[in-house]
Amino acid sequence: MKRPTIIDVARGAGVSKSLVSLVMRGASNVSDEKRQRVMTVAAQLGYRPNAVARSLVQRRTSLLGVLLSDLHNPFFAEVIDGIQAEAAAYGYRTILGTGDRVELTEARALETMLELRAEGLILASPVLPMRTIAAASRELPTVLVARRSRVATVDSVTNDDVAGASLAVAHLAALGHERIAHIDGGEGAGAPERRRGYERAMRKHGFGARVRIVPGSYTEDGGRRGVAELLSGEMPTAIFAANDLAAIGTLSALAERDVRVPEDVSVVGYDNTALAAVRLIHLTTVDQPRPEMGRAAVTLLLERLEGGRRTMRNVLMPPSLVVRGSTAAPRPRGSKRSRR
Amino acid sequence: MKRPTIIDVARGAGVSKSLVSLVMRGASNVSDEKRQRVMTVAAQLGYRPNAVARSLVQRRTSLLGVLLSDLHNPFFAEVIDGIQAEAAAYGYRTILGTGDRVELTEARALETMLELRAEGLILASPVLPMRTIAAASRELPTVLVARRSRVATVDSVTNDDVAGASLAVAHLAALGHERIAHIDGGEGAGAPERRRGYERAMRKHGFGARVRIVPGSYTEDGGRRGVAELLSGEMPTAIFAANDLAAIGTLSALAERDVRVPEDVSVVGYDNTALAAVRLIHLTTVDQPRPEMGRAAVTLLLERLEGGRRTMRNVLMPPSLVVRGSTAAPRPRGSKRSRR
DNA sequence: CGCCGTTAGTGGAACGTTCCACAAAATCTG
DNA sequence: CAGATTTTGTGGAACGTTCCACTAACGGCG
Repeated sequence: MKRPTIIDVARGAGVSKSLVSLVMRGASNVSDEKRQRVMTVAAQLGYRPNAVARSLVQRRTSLLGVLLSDLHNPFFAEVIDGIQAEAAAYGYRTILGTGDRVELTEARALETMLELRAEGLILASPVLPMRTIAAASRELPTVLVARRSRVATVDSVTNDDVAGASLAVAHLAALGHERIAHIDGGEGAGAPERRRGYERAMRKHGFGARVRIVPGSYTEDGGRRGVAELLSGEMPTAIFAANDLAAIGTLSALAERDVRVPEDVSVVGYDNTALAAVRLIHLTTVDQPRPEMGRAAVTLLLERLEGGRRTMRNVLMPPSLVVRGSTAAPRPRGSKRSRR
Repeated sequence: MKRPTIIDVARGAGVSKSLVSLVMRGASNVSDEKRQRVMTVAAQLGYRPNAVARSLVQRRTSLLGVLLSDLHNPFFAEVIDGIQAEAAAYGYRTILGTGDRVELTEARALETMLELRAEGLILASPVLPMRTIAAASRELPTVLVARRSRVATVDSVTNDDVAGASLAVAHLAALGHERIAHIDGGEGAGAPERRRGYERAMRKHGFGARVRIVPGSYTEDGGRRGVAELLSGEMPTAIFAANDLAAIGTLSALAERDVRVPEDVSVVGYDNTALAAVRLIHLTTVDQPRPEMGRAAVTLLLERLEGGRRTMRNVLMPPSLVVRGSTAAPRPRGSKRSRR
């Protein structure tokens, strides 16, 4: 039950293989009669062009390799939506690989893509060392998503974490909050920028003296620990957590202590994950334009691939605020904190 | 800056291309001296075998195509973990495609995999019509994950929804619940089986007369609507929702009505998504062995690919119960329901 | 020392396409 | 209606590997 080749079709239709090739690719200058004949024979035989052979002779695969550090992070699902849409629009296909945040696994996935002769590479928040990435970028255009590039051959698309943090602080300030604390994200990607953005915004609103940062991480537990730490001092009226997961940890730690949200304390997260939208959580948070980031990544690739660009570009996407139920105006000064 | 080929390496090392090929594939009968020479030249040139050319001549790609209906569903992330681990163990690589639950997009992704000459196909909960799937299965081994197959050429791996529903009911019954209602999943995959399992288990525990099923769906809103419906009759002491999302909708609808969980009502979900584990939600739920399902899918493929099996196999994986905080013994009969 | 069996290495065919230069047929042009 | 031009179609080379049949070299053995 061998697969039919272009030769089988040619024989069946009584034409040359070149003509079949032409028909399959939708060339214009072939007579309707032969086109018909080829098409019917192809359908009969169940012929399907062999992309492997085509890639070999054309010396191009039209394949974009997308390496995900971690499929479990829903963040990337939407980035990929954007990548696929844009890639398809330009006639590229994408192949996905994952690395589970393990360097060796990622390296193997990367190797696979190079052997498969992907024409461009999108690395979404990889744990791979920059050395490896730089090496890959010498073979094919490479763009980093959600990780900043410092190498001239590697582009990047990130969200403007500083601006996002400002958005969060500005929202809280507009509601009337002054004692706004930040539970930071430790070593997490973008965490230092978010911290910096928080500090800067606090100063800009004249709350420079109120800056209060407690250590945390991009996990539920990070949020919980942050709350524990905050309780050791004067409780703020609002908390800006480094990401949604930490914000949810914050929420649950507050609930355990009978602190009401948003009545007693307002909470803002970052990332706008699906979690944040769940009614039970209903978290005000900063959204990253994920599909647009995916599209931008493809655009950067195409600029190098087809436009011949050779200089580095780091695209910074503007985040936006999504207001839900976890933020409100602070209780008027001196009003009793009620327990439920 | 053309990519070096095997010929370039051969020339550089002063050997034949066949020898280079042998070395690259780690053949045993080649002298240490030449092996060394070839290796160094290859490294110098940055030579990397071209998988495209290799696939063409070998007439095999060692590629398994994995089509995800929807990347956003974290369920699949773990299935893929299993798939990749198992595939790698047997020397196969996986390429992922997604279809966003849109038939046309899925069909295109499928087409890509066929043209790329993937050797086996794993379709995770596709929306593709069975006709299309059956057609693909005539070209290469095909297995469905989380969707039952009724075609002899297509295998499947599903979780035993009937057993899972039984688990949920048994857990609640063991806690002392008798008035256990079910919010169903409508047309969702596995929903009819879960409903059936619920009914069967209720009868088995002698609660046949207490069976109460209200229509819902696999969404938060489905759960909310279910609760609204349940309120129109006598409130049950426990609710088994068709999946986690519906359970979370149930939770939030109950919270809005000041019904406490688990004190007043116990709630059980299905799927054990990441959502269920969030402290704030802390849902008792039925877990599907996702990575094992992925591994099983690969095994089924390999049985056909390398073992020559030609008969259909439908693998049914046993679910398990994960007890968290949303279930407890019912209030003793007649005790006042307290408001908080 | 001649023969044999093994080991190390080679050259060319093959994989299924596209590309290119060219040929044949059809159409136009004056 | 002859020549020029366009349209339609063709055969063979090429893509970068692996596979296969084969040879050369080498050591062992009687």
